[in-house]
Amino acid sequence: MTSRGGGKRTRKAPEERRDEIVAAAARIGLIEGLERITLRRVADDLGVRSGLVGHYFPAVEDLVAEAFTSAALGELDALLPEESTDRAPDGAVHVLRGFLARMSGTAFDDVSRLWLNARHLSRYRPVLHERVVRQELLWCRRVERVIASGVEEGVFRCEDPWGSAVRVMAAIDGTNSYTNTSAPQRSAPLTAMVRTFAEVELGLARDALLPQGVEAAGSP
Amino acid sequence: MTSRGGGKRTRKAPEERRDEIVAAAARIGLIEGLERITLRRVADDLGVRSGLVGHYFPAVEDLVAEAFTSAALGELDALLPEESTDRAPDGAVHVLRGFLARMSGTAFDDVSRLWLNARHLSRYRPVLHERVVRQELLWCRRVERVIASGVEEGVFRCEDPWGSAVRVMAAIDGTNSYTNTSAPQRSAPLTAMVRTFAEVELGLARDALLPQGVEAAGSP
DNA sequence: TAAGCTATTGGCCGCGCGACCAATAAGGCT
DNA sequence: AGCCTTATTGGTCGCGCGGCCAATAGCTTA
Repeated sequence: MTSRGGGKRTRKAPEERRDEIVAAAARIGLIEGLERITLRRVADDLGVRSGLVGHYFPAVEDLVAEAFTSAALGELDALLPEESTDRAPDGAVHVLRGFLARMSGTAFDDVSRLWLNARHLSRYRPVLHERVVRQELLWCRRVERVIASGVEEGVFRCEDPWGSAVRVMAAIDGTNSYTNTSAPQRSAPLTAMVRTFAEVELGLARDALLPQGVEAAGSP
Repeated sequence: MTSRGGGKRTRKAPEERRDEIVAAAARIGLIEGLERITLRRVADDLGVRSGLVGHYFPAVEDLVAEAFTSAALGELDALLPEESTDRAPDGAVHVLRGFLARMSGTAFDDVSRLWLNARHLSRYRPVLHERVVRQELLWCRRVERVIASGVEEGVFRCEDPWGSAVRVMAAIDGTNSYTNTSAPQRSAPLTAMVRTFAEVELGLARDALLPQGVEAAGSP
């Protein structure tokens, strides 16, 4: 990336440099795994010396925690933007349908891997642990808002939006448990599981959450 | 454990020593995590020099993989013994009920952590990866047999025992995703999730899988 | 009892890691 | 213009790791 052959130094404002470091670390964590975030690795990506990264993050665990938060937040905004959760013009069904479709596709495998990674690493890293719990609740809360707005619209039948949000996320996390260890025997039974579960949980008609407008297609 | 102050050597038959090493590694992996399995750590537990462990496992990854397999197999036998899956005397409902109860309790948190650990580590370790997939399918197959025998008994209504087994395991893995990052807000909505899901999946009456004989208690 | 096989030791190597620190130079200030 | 703050360098330290190997000593066999 940033070619640094000679000795020319680039001096940046502390805040800008800090953001740069977090962004690089987040990218590494998301793509290669959180344990690949090391002072030297991040420094290499930025074309600086490792001591500089250590200067901004005296304890590497803090960098890892911050990187995870940044990555998770970014991905949440890509999967379920906050603007879409309140009084969505297309309706809550549309929003939820999109979320499930995006989450199930292989395009967001990196996200599933990140969560698996973070939840395991939380076992050893207290700082990360705290951030992971916070993000888990944030994701649930955003789903909860979609559900709640669907209830207001009258399209969802659900007594406890928070409980439903938690359970739908658990179903998602369950199927995503296998991103690193996929087996062909398991894919078929799981393809529709989350969607079906969500439909039951929210009192929707069968296939109501099928992507696009395919609902009426294959069931004559 | 094995006190080794002086220089006395204990020479054992290769196979016995090998088993000893795997058992020690499995214990470490289950309790402290798979990444804590190192030549030195295992050697210390056995009161032996690290070179010896390296002699039996020239590549550490093979030891980790074997340790995981041993631990996972042992836990499966504790949670759902193979003998209980075929023509169970107490019936499939009883067997499944027991499995779900054991799996949900905090007594088997180590097992949940182990799975989380193994699934994440599979990302980097090919040998482990292969073992993890194999174990996942083994666990599913054992659950499938319980379901199939329940169908034979006529107590389960289920078109695809394998598919149901896979989905029930996914629901279990979903709720177990949070063993390292538990949050009080999430516990209540999740307590009955797996059980309820399994009841729907197998066409059982509501609360049919409640532990013990509490089924008829709170619903007059 | 003596010999031979081999399980076991003890020690070494290079690696990447986090962490520390004095020296240096970039860029805003007067 | 020169100064002065501080972002950045470049290097060092100790650690635990996996891997390797010659020497040693325990058990079995002849």
